[in-house]
Amino acid sequence: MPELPEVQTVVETLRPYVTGRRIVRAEFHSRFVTPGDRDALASQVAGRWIQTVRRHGKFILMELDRGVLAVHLGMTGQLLVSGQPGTHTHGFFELDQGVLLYDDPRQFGRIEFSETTPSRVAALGPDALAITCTDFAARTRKRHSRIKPLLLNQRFLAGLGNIYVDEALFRAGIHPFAIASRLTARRVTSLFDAIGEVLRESIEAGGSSISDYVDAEGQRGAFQDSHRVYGREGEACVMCGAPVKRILVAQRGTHFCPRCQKK
DNA sequence: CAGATCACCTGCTTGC
DNA sequence: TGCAAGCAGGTGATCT
Repeated sequence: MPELPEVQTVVETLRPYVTGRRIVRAEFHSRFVTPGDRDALASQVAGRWIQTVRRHGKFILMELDRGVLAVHLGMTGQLLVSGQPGTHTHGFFELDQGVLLYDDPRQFGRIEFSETTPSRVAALGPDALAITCTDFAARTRKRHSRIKPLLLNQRFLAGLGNIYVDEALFRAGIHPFAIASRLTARRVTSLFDAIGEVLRESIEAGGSSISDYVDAEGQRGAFQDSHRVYGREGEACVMCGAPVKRILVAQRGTHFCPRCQKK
């Protein structure tokens, strides 16, 4: 589910409930979501205060009075500020006021505690909403790879996933197979603008809910109704009317308009 | 460095 | 109806 806009929406809805709260007790139940010693992890976070909640790329970072708790939602992870633990609840936090649940049917998400910045977060490229156009252009010029897999690469740029890459490339009129280093400066700028636009519009709509995604209060987003190519295979392109095509790029379903998007 | 393939999981949809 | 295959918003390891 979750790409930058969904994670940002979770962070924003989570903040008022957890900022300044103390973790009284924690439990972890999945050897996938929390690899390693789960009881040790529970002991490490118990008694700690949550000072701030922020985001880098798709990571939710809860800064504690000592250390940081990093949460990645994977494909189906949910952080919820209310509800009952169920079969897919793999993390449970009892706070001094309220609770925090981590649900994740597919268990591709991760919860990890670290004294400093977690290595997975340190390895990320600049956040897609924080990078400047100049920096984005400089990085893009250096890479001789297809633009779609490059934009999915979190070490290159952090935050985009399959939906927003397809949507940004459509808005910029760029084919997913276009070679990054060969894009004209003008097209790179237009791609930068398209990325910022689509991410901001989606955050404004509370993210995209295809099937699982909900924010920390359990509310679905609405941006799926504004997708122009993602999930619209065979439908008419909103710009030219040609049928939207779906192909595989880097093993990911890729939606684009063969008439509007050029290599 | 770039790309392909596979793997990690569950659950829903599709097609026979 | 039943069952297998295919698909899903993500990432990382390994091999060419």
